[in-house]
Amino acid sequence: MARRRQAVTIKHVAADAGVSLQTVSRVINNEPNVRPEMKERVQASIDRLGYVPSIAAQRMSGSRSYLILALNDREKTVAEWRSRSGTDWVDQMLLGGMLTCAEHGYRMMVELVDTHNDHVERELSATIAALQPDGVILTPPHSENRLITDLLASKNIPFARIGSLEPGPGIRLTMDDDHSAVMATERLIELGHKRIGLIAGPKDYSLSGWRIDGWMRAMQAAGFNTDGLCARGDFGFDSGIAAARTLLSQKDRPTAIIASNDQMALATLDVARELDLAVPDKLSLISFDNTPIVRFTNPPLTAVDQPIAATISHAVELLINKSRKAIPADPINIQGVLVERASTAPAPKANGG
Amino acid sequence: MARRRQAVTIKHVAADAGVSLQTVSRVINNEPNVRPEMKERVQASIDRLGYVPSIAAQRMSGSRSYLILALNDREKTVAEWRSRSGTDWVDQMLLGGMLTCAEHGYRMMVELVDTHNDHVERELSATIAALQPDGVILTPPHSENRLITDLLASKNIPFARIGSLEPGPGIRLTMDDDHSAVMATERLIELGHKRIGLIAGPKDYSLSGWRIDGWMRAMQAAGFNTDGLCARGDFGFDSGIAAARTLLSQKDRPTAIIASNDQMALATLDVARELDLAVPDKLSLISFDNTPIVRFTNPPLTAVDQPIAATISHAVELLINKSRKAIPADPINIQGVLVERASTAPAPKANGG
DNA sequence: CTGAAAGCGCTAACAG
DNA sequence: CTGTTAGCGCTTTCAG
Repeated sequence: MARRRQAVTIKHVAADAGVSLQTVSRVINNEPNVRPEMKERVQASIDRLGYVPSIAAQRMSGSRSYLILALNDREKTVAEWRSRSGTDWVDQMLLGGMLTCAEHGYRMMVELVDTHNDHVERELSATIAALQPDGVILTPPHSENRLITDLLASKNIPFARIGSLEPGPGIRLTMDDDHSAVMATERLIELGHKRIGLIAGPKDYSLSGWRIDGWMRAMQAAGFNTDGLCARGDFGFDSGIAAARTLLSQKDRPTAIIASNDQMALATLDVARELDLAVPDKLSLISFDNTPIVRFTNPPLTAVDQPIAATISHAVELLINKSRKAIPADPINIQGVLVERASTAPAPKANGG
Repeated sequence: MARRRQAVTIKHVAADAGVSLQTVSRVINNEPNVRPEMKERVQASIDRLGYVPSIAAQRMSGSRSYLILALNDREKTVAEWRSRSGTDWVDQMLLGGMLTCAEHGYRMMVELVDTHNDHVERELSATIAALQPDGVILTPPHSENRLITDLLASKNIPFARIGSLEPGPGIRLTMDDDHSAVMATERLIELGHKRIGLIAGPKDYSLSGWRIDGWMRAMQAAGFNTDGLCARGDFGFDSGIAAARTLLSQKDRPTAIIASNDQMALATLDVARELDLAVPDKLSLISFDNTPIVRFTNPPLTAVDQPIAATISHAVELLINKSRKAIPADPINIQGVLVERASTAPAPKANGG
């Protein structure tokens, strides 16, 4: 294949405009110290020649790479893609991330990294050496992986930690899971439910704990007991089956359940059917995530929408600006909303179905 | 922000191994003319120092960028993401594309481009100048946009056209839509259906036509009439409603319908409910795409699975090898499979329901 | 088979 | 405010 070289370079523009390379460079980078008329002349040449700076060359000479890297857990992501589970986490990341990047002349690139791998550091170092991103977005469980955060910090690369409140370097953003759990719980209480169960997520996700906290606080504020009403899952369907069975096979079983993600809510739906518990008449169900599939289940699920796109978009903005401005020290919380569908209803009158 | 420079460069490796830069470069690129023992010594230094070549520098000096660009239609993609419609086309592209790229040390980057825009050329030129990809993957409707294919051809950038059989430059790959349509039609014929309707896709997608062809051939082979059994949609839900109504409001209405994508199948399901036509007892339904949501509809839909991941993966392989080997002149067809679920059943005995 | 020299396109640092 | 001078890290010549 013929060697492809830049068609029109800064040299051509400089020659065309009759100025030095440096002046052109200044115009490209919107730097001060260029007379308006100069700037205009250069810009005209740029437009006429259709010049676009080579990112490779810019990166080479120590400037920005205009690249934001979004790191996702390889195993989990690939498994979800393969099973076509309907999780649109990556799509929402792209929606928020790509578009916001584009507004600033940046690009977003998705990378998959194994968290549970002793090579994380080597793997990530290699990616960074090869790509030289200007910023990195860490999603759970990477957000709290010290190996990763320390590496990034030591290399002086700005990064955002989604879904983490742990102190340490990096910009912290959450989707306010605590508040979301409170919101879901309070809505159920409003509907007259007293025994509200929670299927929590795995412990290695901080947000699992925050959701428990929110649920528990709302329950206690209403004066309700929470004993035996919290079961753990791992965000997988099978774990949801087990957790739902645990909760629903009790004598004084819950009349409502909040599942920490859609897959576990789906599982709960199956268990309810198995136990002949009509949803929502006998059992109300609220899910987290609000992925596309929950509109098609039977009944469609009431769910807490996770503002993934908005959160990633915000992270990108901060990362890009960070080179210029200060780092926000406090975590940023982006709140989700509760989308009501047909899986929630007033609590059944008697509990002895 | 401090200027980040490559931590360990080819120089360090050369010094460490006691050889020239050039030799290291040869080892990195797996070039001939290096004595095995030399190669080994250099490789040892590379491993010890954890050296990874800077892609920017490689690209700069006229080598590859190790980047494959996947171009999707902006408007459609963003709309699908925003509406959270459950289409996992992009995810499947990433699944096939990213993983295969990774195997070869490449990366895949998704870009959104407006087809229906007079700036396509400028927009795309800019992207190419900035990114310098080693290959481009075009998805419909870009695959048949002459502005785009000509531009790529003129810049001498290898590219793949997914879902296009039109002659011209670029590697052509399809998911064998004709065969898929035949498969779906024959299955319905096997089930005793004689009046099988088709909701076709829009004309600006070649594959819409191929699906019509396959359906028509299968129908004719069985000796069935196709008059009034084909309605057009635009892949959108609303257009599916209209098309389904057209087909189902006839006197001698079809007992089975094949919809050219999931959204239109969903619409057909709604229309059937509206007309009190039980699926699959009164009406069988087969969909194209097999996106995650069709497992959750009521009933779950029988669907033709589109091997997106496999197709993109194949495209990537060809693109990467193209720099070395020959271009496949003939189109490559990757066949999908029919996934049977609960929306298909034997044709009803009498048609006067 | 190996090495030295000459850039790739751009920006930083320093002069004017 | 503008231009000049050095590189960035790597690969391509072209000599040994």
